[in-house]
Amino acid sequence: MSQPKEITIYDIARELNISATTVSRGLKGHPTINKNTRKKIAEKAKELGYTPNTFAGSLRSKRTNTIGVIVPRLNSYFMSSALAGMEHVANKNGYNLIISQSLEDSKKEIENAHTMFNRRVDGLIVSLAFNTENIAHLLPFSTRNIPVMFFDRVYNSEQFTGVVIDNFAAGYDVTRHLIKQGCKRIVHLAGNTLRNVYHDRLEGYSQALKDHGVPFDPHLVITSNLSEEAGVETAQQILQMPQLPDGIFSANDNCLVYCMLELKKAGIRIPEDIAVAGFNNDRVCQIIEPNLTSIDYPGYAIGETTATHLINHLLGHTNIHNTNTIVLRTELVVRASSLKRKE
Amino acid sequence: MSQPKEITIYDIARELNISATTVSRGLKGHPTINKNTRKKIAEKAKELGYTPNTFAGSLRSKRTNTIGVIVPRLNSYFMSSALAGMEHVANKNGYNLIISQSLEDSKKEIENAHTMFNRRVDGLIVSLAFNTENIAHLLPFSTRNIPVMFFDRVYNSEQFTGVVIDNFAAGYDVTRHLIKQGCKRIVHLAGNTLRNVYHDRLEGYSQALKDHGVPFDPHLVITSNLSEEAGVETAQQILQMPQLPDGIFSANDNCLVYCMLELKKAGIRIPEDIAVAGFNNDRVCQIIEPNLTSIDYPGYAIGETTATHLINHLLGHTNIHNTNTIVLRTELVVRASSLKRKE
DNA sequence: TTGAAAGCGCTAACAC
DNA sequence: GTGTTAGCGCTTTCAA
Repeated sequence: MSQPKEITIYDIARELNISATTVSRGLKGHPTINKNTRKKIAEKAKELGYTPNTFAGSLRSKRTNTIGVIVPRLNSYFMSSALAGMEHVANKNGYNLIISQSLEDSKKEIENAHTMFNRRVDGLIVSLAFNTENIAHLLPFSTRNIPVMFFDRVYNSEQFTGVVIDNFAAGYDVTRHLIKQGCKRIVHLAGNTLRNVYHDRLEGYSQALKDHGVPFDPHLVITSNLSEEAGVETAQQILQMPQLPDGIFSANDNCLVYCMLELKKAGIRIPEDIAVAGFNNDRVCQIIEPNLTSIDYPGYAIGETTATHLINHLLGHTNIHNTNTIVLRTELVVRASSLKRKE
Repeated sequence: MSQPKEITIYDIARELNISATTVSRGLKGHPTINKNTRKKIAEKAKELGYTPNTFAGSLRSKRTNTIGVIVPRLNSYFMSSALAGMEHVANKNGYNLIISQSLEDSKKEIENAHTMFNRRVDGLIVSLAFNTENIAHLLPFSTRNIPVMFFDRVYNSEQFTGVVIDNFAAGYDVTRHLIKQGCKRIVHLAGNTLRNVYHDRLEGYSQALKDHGVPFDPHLVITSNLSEEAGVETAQQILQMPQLPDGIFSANDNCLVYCMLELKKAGIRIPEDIAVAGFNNDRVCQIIEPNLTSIDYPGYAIGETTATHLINHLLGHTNIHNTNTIVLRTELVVRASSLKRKE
């Protein structure tokens, strides 16, 4: 069980009769070190099986090459794509990701933020939990000049940069599309409006109704956590409405898909009876029948963009504090689920 | 831009006129420290805004409370579920996860393993890339007594523990089920048989055929990377067979779903013309029509189990080296896609 | 182009 | 219960 002693730069230094400083520099490819010396160091390091100890370096240099990521959950299509994008960029630049999930719980998010702080991450990427009301837990990072970036679920704040899509415009587009298909009573499946994404989608929905002379009926806005179960329940709720709606715009695909299945079971025809459209362009959109109209929400790209900006800031290439928000392009992908009229 | 100086235990010690050691112990809740002193330390720490520096401690104590995870990709339903399970267990026990993806490339997997080693993770969890042929890159971990665990895509080795399902049995069950439905020509969509999971599923398929007097026809085994594109291509390949098969057993759902869509487009009726069954019990199984028969493969549970065992070992509660393999239960979930006969 | 010295913040070992 | 001492492995001055 006893650990074989760790090989350090001192071991290399001793064997080569040079100083540890030189070894350190040699291994780092410092330009002032003689080529020959550098080669000898590299060889000896290999011979002795030397492996650098990241910690020791971090302790001294105060850089950890680590980026903390806090997300609500990591097992959704959108989120795992975003993380994949971040990991790709990070890895390419010599950074590692410490990933933790808040499980949609603000308390856990706060704890996780502390952990990240204690681990002295070089930067932090956050997508907020459903119920996070303020960002006091992120202020210590600002104080220490550790950059924090939001993505997707951002907090409206001057001091942090966020990567988002234009949720208002997207919500508007979907709703307008449904109206153009002849829908007059459009249900909106909304999420917690504390979060920008759901708030803005709802606003876009309302505005589109208004602009097209369709009255806004608060009974048609069904708020939930947008889970699969919520999808089923929502369907039951819809089926019990005195007058059935003729359209549904859901703030995510996942919930809508389960809602659709339930509606179909009840004999509702989609899109003839109810035209539906979702949000995210999840993979299921192309699998469910009828194929689902949705807003393409590029998770991987959002992850890449967020990580790229953060790392560029860390490397001093750009300054993130000049940027308040980065808005990525989205697209309404029209499929059969919403096509009442041939276009 | 200048960093405010870091508050250390020395600052607390000085203000309280006690030693740094006492502060360290106090903060850790060491039992030998006077309750009163402990309280004073906690208060002062809070007052000064002290935050422990994980590194410094790690450097000394040689424990990092970090677990490295290397997976092929992190954006699949199975994988993100597994990671979610691991993160949950880890977080609960005060560990953090450093996650990286090999992108199915052995070279990158090796690099990632080095990084994890340099970061001095306390333990490592790996699911192998498609083309990894040996595990030389993991041996340094053994040498240093850093536990390594595999999950899903394991390596057959005496020295490492793996968490898997019985892929042979599962493959056997699916195939038998198709045979019982009257299938005589069953295509198998196989993955790279270098990986245990695909190898064993194929073996199970073969054995089931043999046991039930159905001849094994190598032309019916189509090997690919099981991607979505491969699904489409496979469908085309099937459609061009001189004699159509009457069953398909795919080594994953994802590929099969795209294959199904393509077959349906060509007018093939499922299950009447071809009965199909997949593997993983992805969420799409309940969404595609007809609903897909599959093997329930509990990603979250596998993640939890793997992390739990690793952490129990790290905490000295159990010794992982006594366990070679942990096999989780799976279940054949029969749905409409394979039901030629009413059962 | 190289080296000596100091110290990052913490904890283990031992002493009292 | 508490303190002293030393040192984890590295990098950063500063000096040569």
